[in-house]
Amino acid sequence: MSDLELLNREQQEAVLHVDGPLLILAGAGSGKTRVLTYRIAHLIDECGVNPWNILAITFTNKAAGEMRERVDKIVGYGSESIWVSTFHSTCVRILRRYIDRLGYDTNFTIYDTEDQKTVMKNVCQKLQLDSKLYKERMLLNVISHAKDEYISPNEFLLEAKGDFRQEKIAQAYVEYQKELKKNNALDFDDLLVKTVELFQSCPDVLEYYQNRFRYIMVDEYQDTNTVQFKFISTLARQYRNLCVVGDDDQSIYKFRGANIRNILDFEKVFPDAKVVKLEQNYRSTQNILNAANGVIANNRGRKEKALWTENEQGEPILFQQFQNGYEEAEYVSGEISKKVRKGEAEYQDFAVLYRINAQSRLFEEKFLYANIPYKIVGGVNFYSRKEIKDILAYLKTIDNGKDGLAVRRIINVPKRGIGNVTLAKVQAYADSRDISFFEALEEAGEIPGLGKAALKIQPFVHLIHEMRLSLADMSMQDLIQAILDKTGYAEDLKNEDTDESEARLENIDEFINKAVTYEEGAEEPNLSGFLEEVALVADIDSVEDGDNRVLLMTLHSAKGLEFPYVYLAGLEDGLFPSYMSIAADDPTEEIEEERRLCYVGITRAMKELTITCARCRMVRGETQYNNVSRFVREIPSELLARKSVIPREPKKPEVPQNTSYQKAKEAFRTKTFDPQQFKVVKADKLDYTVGDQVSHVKFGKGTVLEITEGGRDYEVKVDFERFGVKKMFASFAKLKKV
DNA sequence: TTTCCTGAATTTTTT
DNA sequence: ATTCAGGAAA
Repeated sequence: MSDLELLNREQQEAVLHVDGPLLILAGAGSGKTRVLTYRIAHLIDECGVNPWNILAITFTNKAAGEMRERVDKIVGYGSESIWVSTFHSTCVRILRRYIDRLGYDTNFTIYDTEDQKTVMKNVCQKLQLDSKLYKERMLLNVISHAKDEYISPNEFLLEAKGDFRQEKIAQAYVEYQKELKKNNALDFDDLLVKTVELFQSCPDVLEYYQNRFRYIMVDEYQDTNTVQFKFISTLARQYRNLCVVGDDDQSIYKFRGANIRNILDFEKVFPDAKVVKLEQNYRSTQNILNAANGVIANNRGRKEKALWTENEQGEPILFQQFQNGYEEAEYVSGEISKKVRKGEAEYQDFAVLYRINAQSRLFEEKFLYANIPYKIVGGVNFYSRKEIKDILAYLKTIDNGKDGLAVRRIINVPKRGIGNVTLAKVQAYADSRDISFFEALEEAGEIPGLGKAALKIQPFVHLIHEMRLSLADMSMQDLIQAILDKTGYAEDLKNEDTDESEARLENIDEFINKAVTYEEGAEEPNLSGFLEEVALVADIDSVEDGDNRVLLMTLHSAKGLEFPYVYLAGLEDGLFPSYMSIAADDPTEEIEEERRLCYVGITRAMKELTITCARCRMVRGETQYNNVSRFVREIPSELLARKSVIPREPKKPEVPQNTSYQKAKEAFRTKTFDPQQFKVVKADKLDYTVGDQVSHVKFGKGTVLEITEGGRDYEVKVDFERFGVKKMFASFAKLKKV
């Protein structure tokens, strides 16, 4: 049962508005998720709305999962039939059912950025475009933008008439789409575009979904782009029960096509819209909030908003400048260790936020050194690693024969002696017959000029056929294992026997785990479903609560999260705001976007905010000298506690042993007393025992002296050849048996 | 056909 | 600094 007493007046107002368009302007930390969940509960429990008729769209799968969980708790029953998901998954679900109306197969594949680039490369070759003048990335960017704005290749072509360069780009767009269709593939943007196309060309489909989704809610509305707006406004046209929640000050995805006008002009598009402002912040201290307000006040053209809080004043914002990035990272790791050691906080209470992923490296190094458990969000996506992409390509080939890209990726992996020359002949044959690449391979014997290469192709084709046949009575795990065994992929990696190949094998194991998890969790597990899930995960989705680690991530990833202690690192002009924004054609606008990003960062903090920067920093192998970020100057100075730069005495090359030991012990103790421990699963088994030789990322080789079983994790004592005896948590240390 | 080497480009942020 | 692509040699 929902209890409206727990909400403030504005929140109640938003919850109680049931019919007609509703815009909720929700400042940072004003409880918008709470309002959304209560509103859903209210619709179901009080207004008799069928949960089946509710669609809630969030930005990430993680947010969707959390919302479902929270709704589950307060809704009497039926919450499982509410459709809660991201824009992209929603569209995929619709397209899997109806995309055949647009001439695609319903088992289409989804191309990631790398796949897109490969396709574009082929397109450029075909059109004989000079890759110096027309860079693939640039072309893809332009096309992506066109799609964000729902501009079709033909419209683009019309627009481009008369401009030679634009016409070339338009041709590339046309050709690119053709290529995708031939492969029965969609890129990320297509998911939205094709769904809207579907709605426009098939009134019966649209009507079905309009009737189904009578109540639509959209979170993070400030970050929607034009197609996304088209999608939801088309769906909502019938019943007009559209509720959007957002904060124009947190719009940070312009580069991805987000159209801030969607939120600013909502009342123009829906003149009868009710507008509710949530201005009370429940998250941060007075000081943090004032700092955020001070910064964002420098932006023009915002919606009028005054964020306030009843929370206490809190600590001043700590600001500190260091000589270089090293010292900055060392300071942060030191502070975190200190706080945890004192028992003031746990690791999971901290987040380190930065502008670009590359900044994570220094922190990682220092954290490893200080034995601080951490998790880096983002960076190289797990699913874009070579070995994972290879296996995925096999799976895609088995699942969707039309995806020529996947086939071409793996036809010679592992080596089968099939090279470019052969591939070109097969491709030419496929093109002339208008069949897919794989179909051409099946007829390899008929292809003129192939000679004995055809004999090399046959076993591969045979293998895929075999897999397809046994697909029905194999689990996902068996299937992947079969691929690894029958192709000799795993064998090759084992024989290679380097650190790198070992890491790859580990990644593959991890991948199998994910497949198993999928199979256990999904309602109707199948190969296409798995591939789809893999294609649509965001980095942030893998972050779980109750994992006691410091989180490191970009400011973009941090949107929607909160932490008691936040470190905002690298506040330097040129890094944040980025050099790109300062040097842009229209710096004002770009810097305003960076400022919003800064606002997002500051408002993540609940109790304490520390801002750091470095005088000089290595960028692309060159040392750069940067000034303190302009954003720091925008924080009212009375809120700032500036610390002077502490000159560092030359560091001993080694952390004193007992310190790190005590740290580990201390942390261990706090964990043991944590009642949450019972929820946490300990690493099931260690693959090394006492006496084994192991290696550690930072400390190198060593011998296991002792393994103690703790409540939450194993504690392992290792004698390292170069660093002496250290004690560490097994799940964190990631020791590898040598 | 593969491997090894050199030169060039790359880094903003992501579903 | 590191990765990646293209070209030459094996």
